[in-house]
Amino acid sequence: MLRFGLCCLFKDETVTFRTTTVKALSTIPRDRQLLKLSEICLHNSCNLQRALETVHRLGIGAFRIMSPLFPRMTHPEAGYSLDDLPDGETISRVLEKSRLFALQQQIRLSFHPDQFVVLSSPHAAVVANSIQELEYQAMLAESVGADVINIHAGGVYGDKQAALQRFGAVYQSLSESVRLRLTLENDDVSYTPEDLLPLCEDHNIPLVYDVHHHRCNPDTLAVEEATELAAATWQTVGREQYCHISSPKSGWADGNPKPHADYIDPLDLPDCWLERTMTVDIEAKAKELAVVRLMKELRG
DNA sequence: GCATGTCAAGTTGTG
DNA sequence: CACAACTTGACATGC
Repeated sequence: MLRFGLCCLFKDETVTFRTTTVKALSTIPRDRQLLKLSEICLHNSCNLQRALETVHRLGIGAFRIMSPLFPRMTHPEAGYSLDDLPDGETISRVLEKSRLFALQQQIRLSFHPDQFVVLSSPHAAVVANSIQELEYQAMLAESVGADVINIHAGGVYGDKQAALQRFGAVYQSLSESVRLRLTLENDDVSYTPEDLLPLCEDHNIPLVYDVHHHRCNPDTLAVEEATELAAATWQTVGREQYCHISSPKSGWADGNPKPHADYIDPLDLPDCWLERTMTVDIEAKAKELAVVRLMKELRG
């Protein structure tokens, strides 16, 4: 069975997530900062719970949680821990409620740290910040029961193999909480499935296969082959395969196919996926409307 | 009220 | 060399 996933946000539903900036925080004293952050984190925790209830109602089987659920938590100046927040205990209870709900309703949860998390960087400070961010997301993942923290391999710096080597070395140094969840995804600029598979196999890192990125940044593998080889990296660790799909905003014919369309063209969904058991995140601008429409089209 | 510029972080590719 | 694209809104500011 295919299980479809929604990424982070809703279009028509009333679920919202708040944030704040370091700049805004820097104008108020620490106690008011923590009060403000507490309100935002509580709001976001409650809306995570509402998000899970909503995807369950819509028949959606997976949800990607936005990285800044607790905004600026790892920032060197503005950073904080839940213990620092007036509503810290309430927030923890809400997260636990969400964990149980997701478990009960079998909603698979994931995280996707953004482009600033780069384990292959030659700059020690960049790697250190990336690790800190991964530790933060692993802490969150643990409290809500998310099994995937998915990242890209990062930059090339003129030598792909050297960069992948650095990635491997840093990977070995990560905490178990991060390593149990970390996955690698092929991107649309630098690293193809073929580039990543050896690294994945060496370290037992599951490969999240993004077929849209593969079509924008191809290698010698056909979609069917890449799907199979990626599936094997999940079988090794005894977990359900994870894939991503999107459709190009302005078609495949001309211009740049990378920007995402509002909805998924069912023709872009590989035929060889249909009979498989896996999670497929829908990366489409119309958010839950796109997931619901695709599921309806496949049934009809 | 509403419009608009801004927001922690990295890397690549384009103009 | 500067800047947009990744992905994307929500916030803060200013009219």
